[in-house]
Amino acid sequence: MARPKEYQQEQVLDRATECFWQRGYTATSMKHLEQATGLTPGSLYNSFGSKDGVFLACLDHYNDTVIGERVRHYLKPASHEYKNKPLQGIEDFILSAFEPGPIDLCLGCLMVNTTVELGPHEKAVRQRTSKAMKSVLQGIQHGLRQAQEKEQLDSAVDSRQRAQSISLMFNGMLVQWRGATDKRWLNNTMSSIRELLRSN
Amino acid sequence: MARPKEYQQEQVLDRATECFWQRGYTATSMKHLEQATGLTPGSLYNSFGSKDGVFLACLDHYNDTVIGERVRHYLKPASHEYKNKPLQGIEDFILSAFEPGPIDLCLGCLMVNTTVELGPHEKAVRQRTSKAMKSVLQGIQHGLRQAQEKEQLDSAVDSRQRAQSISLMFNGMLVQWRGATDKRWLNNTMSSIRELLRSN
DNA sequence: TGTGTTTTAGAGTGATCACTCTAAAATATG
DNA sequence: CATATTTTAGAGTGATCACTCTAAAACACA
Repeated sequence: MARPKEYQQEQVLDRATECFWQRGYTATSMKHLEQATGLTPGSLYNSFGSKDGVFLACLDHYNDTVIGERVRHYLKPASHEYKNKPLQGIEDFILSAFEPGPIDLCLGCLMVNTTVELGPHEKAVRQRTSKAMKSVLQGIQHGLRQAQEKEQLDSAVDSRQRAQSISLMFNGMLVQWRGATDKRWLNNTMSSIRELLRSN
Repeated sequence: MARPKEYQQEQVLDRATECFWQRGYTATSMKHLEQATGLTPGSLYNSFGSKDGVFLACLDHYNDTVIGERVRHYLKPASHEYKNKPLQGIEDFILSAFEPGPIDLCLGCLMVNTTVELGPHEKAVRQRTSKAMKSVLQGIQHGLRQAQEKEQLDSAVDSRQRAQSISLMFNGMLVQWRGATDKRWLNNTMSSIRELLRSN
């Protein structure tokens, strides 16, 4: 029928996402994306329509892979490793966001970064960022409820409220991390999280 | 001697700061700054040297006015209103960041926004953002210690650690606020802060 | 009023922005 | 092989980017 594509959508999205993750939406140019993905302008526009199109696809990709996988692995029941210690799951979920990535750079969270950079202006963006926030919040709440079922957490604790506190603190950590040069504070702040996980 | 300036540095900084606060560094163009301040390119470059120069001046201005004033008023001892209820001071300090400003827009905090947008790359920027974070953190810790002196807070509480938890949560709130369309969550999250302020 | 000094106005600079277009290249079909 | 269909390569588009420059304007002094 036709000439086949020379690239794999998955890889392209990975690389483009990394671009936006590092530099943010505005500071990322189409030239950056071309160089990172190895695609020519024609191919990029053929696939995604516009810079915004690439960006939205990256947000979805990030939601599906980075966030989705971490939520499933650390917070949701299918994960065997954490099935019997949901509180440890929450702790490791948070820690996993600060593990050194492929690049030696403080990337933080693409969704947090995007929320701050673009604010509430564009609806399509906001939908995706709030979807991400929601899935994290619900994942944490799910973990807390599991802990209550297993009597590892006082059942008097309002799991919804507590999840929000943890999630808020997590976002605060991601902000600090993004600007951090000294990484020693991580242990310090993690003990604050642990307090929230155990106390009533 | 010479022709006097037709503008006041203070006003110019106010307007320019508002620009960066709304749109962030990258998305703010010199044209935006010209229109907001009413200055011509020549005057802007004469005063600040470059876009970066304007930005750094705005960060300093923001530190001196917005943050400095709030810290002094709500958290530091000179403030009479809160002298005898430091915990209320902390609470109101946080609330004050979410009061509707001159524009009906979720601005969040310029320092948080900048930290997220620019990361740790530029030293001059990082110096200013971390100075701001530090002054807030120390202000909160100061409030907590005052509360302990007045026996309004259990003296067993590690004020440094607790201040960091609160500050972290505050930053998380600023992120959420920046992307929020629905403002109802504010009361909810404030009760999480209150928990952190009273509990041991 | 004349002179020296600084600020203003605003056109103009090359570079880069997101994006488009055309033609060659590459394959699945007949 | 011929044709239809799609993707590629990469030059080119006007708009906007940060920034510069020149000359007129506006004052403080003599």
